[in-house]
Amino acid sequence: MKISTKGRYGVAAMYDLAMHYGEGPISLKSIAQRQKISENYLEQLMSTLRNAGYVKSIRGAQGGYSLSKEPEKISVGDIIRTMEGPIVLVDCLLTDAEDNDYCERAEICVTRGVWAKVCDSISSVLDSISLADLCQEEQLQGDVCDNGKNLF
Amino acid sequence: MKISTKGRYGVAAMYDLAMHYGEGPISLKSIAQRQKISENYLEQLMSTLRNAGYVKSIRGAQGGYSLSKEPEKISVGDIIRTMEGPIVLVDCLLTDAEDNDYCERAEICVTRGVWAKVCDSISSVLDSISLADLCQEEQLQGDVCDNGKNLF
DNA sequence: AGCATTCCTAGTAGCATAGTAGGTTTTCTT
DNA sequence: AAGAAAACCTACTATGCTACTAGGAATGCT
Repeated sequence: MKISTKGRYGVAAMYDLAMHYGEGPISLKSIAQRQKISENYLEQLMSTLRNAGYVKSIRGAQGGYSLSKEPEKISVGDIIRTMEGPIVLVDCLLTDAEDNDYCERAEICVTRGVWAKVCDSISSVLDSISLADLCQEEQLQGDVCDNGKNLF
Repeated sequence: MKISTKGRYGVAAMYDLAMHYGEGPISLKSIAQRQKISENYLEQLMSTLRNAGYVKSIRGAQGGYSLSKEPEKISVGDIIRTMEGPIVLVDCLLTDAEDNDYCERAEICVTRGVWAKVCDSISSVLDSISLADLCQEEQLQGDVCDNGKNLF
């Protein structure tokens, strides 16, 4: 149960863009350098985020990426779902709750309830944190690292 | 971000044992059949659970496995941690919080706080559900499957 | 003795992750 | 117009993990 680099790098890149919100296009190269991510790899991730509508890009010299909404309106959950797909710990949660195909064995239903609760919990945490929150956290901590203890 | 079959099968098998708690040793074969898990594979998982002290085994004919504690005293979190390792969504959370090696970049600290919050949330849900809770849920739902909606 | 059962070790196919590589197109600057 | 800087796109690949399979050894009930 790990978050992949897609998710982590996606959040890092979006956070980087949020920190430079309103400053015009930010080049992928500079994001990659600040966040220490492979440029080529990050390119693929940005493409995913662009297709999902969270960033817009400008081509050509002096081009780059910028958020397509305010940092307040993009949550970490939005980004994770875009990069890693739906937050479902087990595939059977993807099916409709009305679909009783999975109920041949009552046991599965029982454990299914556990995974559903965990997924809800994860989602609510991730959805409650916006890019703006992350930027504010950064300002609060100044140059002393608190490992995010101040987050809310 | 998925739970592996190790975790799922582990919980399913432990739930199975909990449903037969007090009935003497339960054979791996019968667990595998009820839970529809490969016998050989489940064997490896049971070995992990045995080493962790959650089940005890009796060898030879009429042997099998049984819980080594009451169902009330084993949580789903215990099982998941045994089968999948510590619940940390990113590796940097494994290091001591006092260890400031990871703080060269404040950005990492910021996102680190997010992952820490999510991990805490997952842990508290998983730790709050015992095998006994799962058994009770099973009884409540009878032969109608509610997909775990009654869970607490 | 015979059989059921746990225990142990070694393999393996398939898949996802985390990239690398290299070329094409667009657009700004000079 | 030339050149450079950037996004865009596609294909390839190494590595590691997952989810098994296979088969034999040890143990202990009947």
